[in-house]
Amino acid sequence: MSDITLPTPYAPAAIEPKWRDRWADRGTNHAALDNAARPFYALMMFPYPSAEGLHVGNLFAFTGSDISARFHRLLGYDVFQPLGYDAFGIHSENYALRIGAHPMELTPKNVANFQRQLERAGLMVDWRQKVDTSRPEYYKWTQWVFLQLYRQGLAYKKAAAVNWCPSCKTVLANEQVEGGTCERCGTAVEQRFLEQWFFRISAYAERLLNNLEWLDWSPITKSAQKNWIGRSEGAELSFRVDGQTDTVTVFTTRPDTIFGATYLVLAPEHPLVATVTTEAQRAAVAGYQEATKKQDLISRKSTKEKTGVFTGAYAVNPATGANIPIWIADYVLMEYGTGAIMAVPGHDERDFEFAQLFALPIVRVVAGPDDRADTPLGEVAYTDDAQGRLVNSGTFDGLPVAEAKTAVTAWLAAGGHGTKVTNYRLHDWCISRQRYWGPPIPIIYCDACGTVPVPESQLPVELPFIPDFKPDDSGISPLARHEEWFRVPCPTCGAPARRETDVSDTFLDSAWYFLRYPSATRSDVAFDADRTSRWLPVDSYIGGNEHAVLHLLYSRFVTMVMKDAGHIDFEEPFTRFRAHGMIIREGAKMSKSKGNVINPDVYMEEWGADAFRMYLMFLGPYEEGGDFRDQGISGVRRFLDRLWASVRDARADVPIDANVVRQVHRTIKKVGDDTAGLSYNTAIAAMMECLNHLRSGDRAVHRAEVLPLVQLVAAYAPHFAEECWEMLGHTGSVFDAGWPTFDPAMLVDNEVDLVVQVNGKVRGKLRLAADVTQDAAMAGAMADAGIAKFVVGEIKKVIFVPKRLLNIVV
RNA sequence: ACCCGGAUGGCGAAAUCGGUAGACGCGAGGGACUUAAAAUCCCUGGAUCGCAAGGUCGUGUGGGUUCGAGUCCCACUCCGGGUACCA
Repeated sequence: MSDITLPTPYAPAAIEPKWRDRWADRGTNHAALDNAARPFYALMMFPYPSAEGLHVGNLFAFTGSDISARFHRLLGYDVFQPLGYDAFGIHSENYALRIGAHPMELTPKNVANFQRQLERAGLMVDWRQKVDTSRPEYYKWTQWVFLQLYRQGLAYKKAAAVNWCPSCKTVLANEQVEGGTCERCGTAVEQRFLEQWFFRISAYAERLLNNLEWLDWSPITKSAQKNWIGRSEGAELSFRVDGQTDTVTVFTTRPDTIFGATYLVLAPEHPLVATVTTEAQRAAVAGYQEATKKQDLISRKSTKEKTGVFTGAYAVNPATGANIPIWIADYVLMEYGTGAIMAVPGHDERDFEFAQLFALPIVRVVAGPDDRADTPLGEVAYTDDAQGRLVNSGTFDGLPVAEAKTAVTAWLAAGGHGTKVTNYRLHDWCISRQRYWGPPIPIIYCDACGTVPVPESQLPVELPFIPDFKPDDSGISPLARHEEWFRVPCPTCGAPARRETDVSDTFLDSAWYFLRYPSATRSDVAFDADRTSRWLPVDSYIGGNEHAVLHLLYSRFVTMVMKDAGHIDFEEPFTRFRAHGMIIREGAKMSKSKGNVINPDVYMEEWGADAFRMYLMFLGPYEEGGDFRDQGISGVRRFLDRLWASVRDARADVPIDANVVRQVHRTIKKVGDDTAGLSYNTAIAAMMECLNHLRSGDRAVHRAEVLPLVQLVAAYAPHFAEECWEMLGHTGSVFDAGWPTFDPAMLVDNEVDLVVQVNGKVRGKLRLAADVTQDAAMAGAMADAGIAKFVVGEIKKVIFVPKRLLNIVV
């Protein structure tokens, strides 16, 4: 028998389960929730557990977040990294409808599958604190959150338009409407008015906007929120209706152009339409209103062709005293501003188009630098407010637009015609869903007592199991078909009463989940005061920018409300937020219809979870995403194989190479900096480069050379690093071993390659001492024949950048 | 239409401050070791002219600033994402 034993190869299939079991047994990933000294809350956006299973995009996001969490742990923080499932909502419900299953049975299966896949990825998640938004233990507190808003007067009910498919006989979310038709049957979608619950997020617009100033968030996310909140300063101006007592109030950001307002436009739904319309125009106006109502909300906003009808009425322009016609048109939206505008066709593109179509007068009241007061406007409106000056505007002639805005507003205000107003694009949050798969809104209607909130002691209002959860033609929730559920005694007077049958929006489930995690096992409170103050606000939140607006804005709003209600002492939930990029394949978004979806299981099986994690991080900058290629993964796997072999074969009785040690110290610095900045791809490249040095020429590797590399790779390839750490003779987890330190003295070079340019062109390189003087460098350059031959004629100038270059200009 | 990103070898990418463009990896070619293969190690690798030394060109396009531009400024093209009649 041979006494040669083959070296053990890296075998992820064996070591990955071994370490996952050990982590679970030892509670390695559990945070000390009640007594952590240096708490660090690392949060990632929780997934919707789809039936298709974990998407490679999910794993890309989670891995990046996990690396950041593990890195902080190595730096010495007590890291709490929870994860859970956003399991309620229309996605799950529609999928269940499509395959003829029930969401209450389907969801647990999907969650179990996700759980299996996620555990395999080796995330440092404290699974004790897992949440599932569709479980009564969780949504009891979602309902409690609703009640907190209700108590503060921030939840109210009003009639609002919804998309309605007359064929499917159901309410559709905006995302289910494609080009004005139902995504399922293709029927043209209409709008219906239904009583719905709203949250008064608009009251928080200013605060939501102002706090963006100091939040440490990805700039793209901040700008998306800023645009969404859409603050605009302007004025509300009143126009008296000629011959009537009514006045029309309009909102405008260009009060300076009032002398050019040649007509008014009301939204078709505007309440004044009924009173101002003349007898002669009544039929035309009613017809137009009817036609508008038939259109869905989306197509109304995307059709650019202007339409409208004259009401027959006139209003008085307070600046000019002229009578101007009042029209209705669907390009004016009831939900923004006052639902009415003053039209200034000379200086607004939409008004210009409308005025041309209906032959309404177009007047110039702003002139550009090259225009005179009587220069015709031509084919387009003049909208430049940076360079324009007023003309044809009485005493305001000559004023620049910015000054005129203030001056005109003050003048109109003095005459009782208007006030300065700030408007927001942000509208109140409609949380009602006439659907089944969500938390019932905890409200009871009593004929005697009116709207009664469900007492907290009676929470949760459990979602009943009903087989027929499909929405029907009534336009009200499926729960309304179940009398045994919705008929309840009034909590106040005991008389027969009815439950609210709408469920709340999925976005409410996710607007407070970060508050729940540390207290997930508590059944007596939504969130424990001590734990919350210890762990929140979240130190690092990582997620997709598709949630830049809704989820992140709603979470901020709910947090502010919780603070105002006295439940917490901070008002911003996420101190730091970073948006990751998207994984595409062959230049296209991954989707089932394109057949380019990656199943992570297959790759983890073939290459190991660690290699797969590392490959996802290596394929491009984390904050930009990248293109998934099958071949690329072999490179990181080879790196792990080689690092493995180096650890396995490392010795303590071979010389340590000073240059290798320098390289290791540089790599510690670079990987630390890059990991902190989420530059995972370059951190991995640096580790590869270092290993190449370490092994170059098949040299014997010293234990001390390779040991820090195991610590550096740990956040990226956790199972792998644990096994290597054990091979190096340690018994504890590598994640409790800390982050290696580097010696700053090791980072500086004594000698550098100085680039020598002549007239900006590289002509040579000199190996010189780092602190060489310009004169010495110059002497060195002139001594080099290859450089000197380009230095012909008089030397006009010499640029010397120490340690970098010498440029000789002749 | 508007607001954000982005465009660099055959491919994914790097270049943190205006200072050697292409690190690292994939794919490709060649070599060493091996009976052979795998693994490992070494070498080549933007284009073009040249036997070579070496030259010239080169970061989407066109201008500009600078001793020097992938990086800054102006104008534009294309691609991706978001918002969309917001007054």
